[in-house]
Amino acid sequence: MIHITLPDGSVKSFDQNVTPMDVAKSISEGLARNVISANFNGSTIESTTPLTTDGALVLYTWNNDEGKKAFWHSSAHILAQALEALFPNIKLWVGPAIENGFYYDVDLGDETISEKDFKTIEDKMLEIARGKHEFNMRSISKAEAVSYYKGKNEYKVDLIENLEDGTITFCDHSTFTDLCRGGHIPNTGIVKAVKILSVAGAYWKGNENNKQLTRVYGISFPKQKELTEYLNLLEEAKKRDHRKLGRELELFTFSSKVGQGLPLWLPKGAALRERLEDFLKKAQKKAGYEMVITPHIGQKELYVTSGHYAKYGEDSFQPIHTPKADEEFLLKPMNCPHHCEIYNSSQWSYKDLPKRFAEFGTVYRYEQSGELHGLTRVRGFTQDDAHIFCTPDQLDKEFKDVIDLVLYVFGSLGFENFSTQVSVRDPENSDKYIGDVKNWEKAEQAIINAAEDKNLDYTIVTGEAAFYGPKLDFMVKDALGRQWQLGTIQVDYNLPERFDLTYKGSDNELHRPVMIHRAPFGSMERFVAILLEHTAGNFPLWLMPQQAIILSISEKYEKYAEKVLTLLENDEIRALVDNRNETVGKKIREAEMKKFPFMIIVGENEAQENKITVRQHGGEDLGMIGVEEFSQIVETEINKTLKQFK
RNA sequence: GCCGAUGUAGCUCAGCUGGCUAGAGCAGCUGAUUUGUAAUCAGCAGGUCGUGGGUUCGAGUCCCUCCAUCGGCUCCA
Repeated sequence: MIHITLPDGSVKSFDQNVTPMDVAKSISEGLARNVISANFNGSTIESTTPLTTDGALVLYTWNNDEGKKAFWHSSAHILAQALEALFPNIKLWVGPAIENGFYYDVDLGDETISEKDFKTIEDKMLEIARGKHEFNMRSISKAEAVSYYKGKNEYKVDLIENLEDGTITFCDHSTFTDLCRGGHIPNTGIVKAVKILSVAGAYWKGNENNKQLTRVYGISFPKQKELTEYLNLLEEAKKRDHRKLGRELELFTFSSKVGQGLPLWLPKGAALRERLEDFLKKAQKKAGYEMVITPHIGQKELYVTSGHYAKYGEDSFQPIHTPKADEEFLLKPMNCPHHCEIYNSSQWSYKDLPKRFAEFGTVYRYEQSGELHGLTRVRGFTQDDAHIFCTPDQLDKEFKDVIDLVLYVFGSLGFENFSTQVSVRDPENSDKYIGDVKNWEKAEQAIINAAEDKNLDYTIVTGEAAFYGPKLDFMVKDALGRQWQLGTIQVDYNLPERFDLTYKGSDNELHRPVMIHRAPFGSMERFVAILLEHTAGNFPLWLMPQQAIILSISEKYEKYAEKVLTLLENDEIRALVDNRNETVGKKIREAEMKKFPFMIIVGENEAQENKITVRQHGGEDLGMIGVEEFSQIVETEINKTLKQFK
């Protein structure tokens, strides 16, 4: 007899070699039908793996992330089998589950897969699935595993050679065998719907010097209906694409004549951006920042000093030449070196610190053409940058204050679903970073302490640090679930060293300040893009370029409409009049599509009673009310999201 | 930069296996209509089919180059 502890704390006794599936059956038949895989004492196992000792068992179904993972990972096996059948010379690499679906990386030799082949692949996968083939794991020695793939698949051989003998398992289903760690569905039959989503190139082991393999992306579901729903969701997400909304709402555009990745802000977009800047400037003023302004170029020497040139020079920095042969300038890719020189323009005592220099600084970076993406990844953008120069003692408090500022910014814009990540260096890749190890350790610890203190739910990501220091990033997802870094706070001991920044301590000796780089928005471009996708263009009322539109029933009421407009303007409500010779229905339709938060209808009734009729975006009717009452409603609505900082 | 795909009017899209002056809806303009909560009616105008080259009697359609865009990879100060 063995004792199995279930997640609810109950303990059940079973004969030895009971399987998770048997345990599920002992609970209910319904559960047994839905069990996908399981976890025993912390490691993922199959639903058919016999249990030999006492332990804690968790059963996974489609409703758990782990269950989905097993489902999609198993689907990747089916995909691989289908691909093998369709492309006999194929070599498989790996096929994991991802957040939405799965992929398999394969080497197709001379052949290619394109969208035309998707249907054939899907049909083949479904044919395999219908065979209800069981997944069976078996242990295999390293030597046997190598000899299985030797001469046929150098990728798998490489993978096996890095594994420890005794831990290697193969997974079989139907006629297909794959090297695999486990975590599968009981049989292929529960996969009822599959969709191949895309093909892409992916470098072997993620290294661009390696051969590029073909990555086939797909998704699968236990029910056809769920696939349909997922595809609808993707369609809906496309409607929130900031590139589409940006055009529709006339916020920004691109021109191939100006160049790739160089956004042009239209009047409405510029107004929106200005509002965001004013909002942050106000909060920063309260937080003790001072605005500075620096030029868009700097001498090459500046970036040699900062270390940026050595790190990125050849690839991304194209020098600007002047009539003087030996003179070279660079477009600034960041503001920090300029701000260091501002710090250096005077002498500081510990009593003067911290100094907080802020600038909406426009920078230019030559991103690879394939990396550009709407407003989220561009070649010219404006950072809401600031650099804080402080004593080592002040670092902790300054860092936490910046976290407060970022949280204030996110709160005012309705970002609730963000995650935070502490990006630290990868100790095994130390040539990627500058500065000494002790300072890195200090800086990393300072960030983790601050994140802990502020109760941030953070994850630590190795190897994601900036080359000059670790950072705390605020990540937000776009409409399609892709993660983007918005706010960032970085600790830097290196630039103060390189620019020989000093302050006079209470001991009358010179000391080195610590520097914090920070940008709550990250960049105006990316922030507006993600904000668009989150709100679908329905920004918080305080941010809306136009808060209300006055729709006259007919041109006869133009005078009254103008009068209402004046009253609203007196109450600092941004509004405009639509007095065209069109039907009210049409005016409302257009105002809805342009996302006006309030539509104010004025006609004979309103003019007589000196009131307005208000319709909210989405259709809610607020009835006929006075202008003062409307102003109150607007103010209340604004105060819901826009609070004072501190 | 690499892999795959796309590019027809301001926008969304038709245009089958190459065959007369390239179509539609919306937007725009003109006129009529003076309108009460998501499209009033009629008319007009608008395109060297992303660019350059090639194949052909003939190219929006087939092939190649380049450009831009989209989905990934790599990168991301």
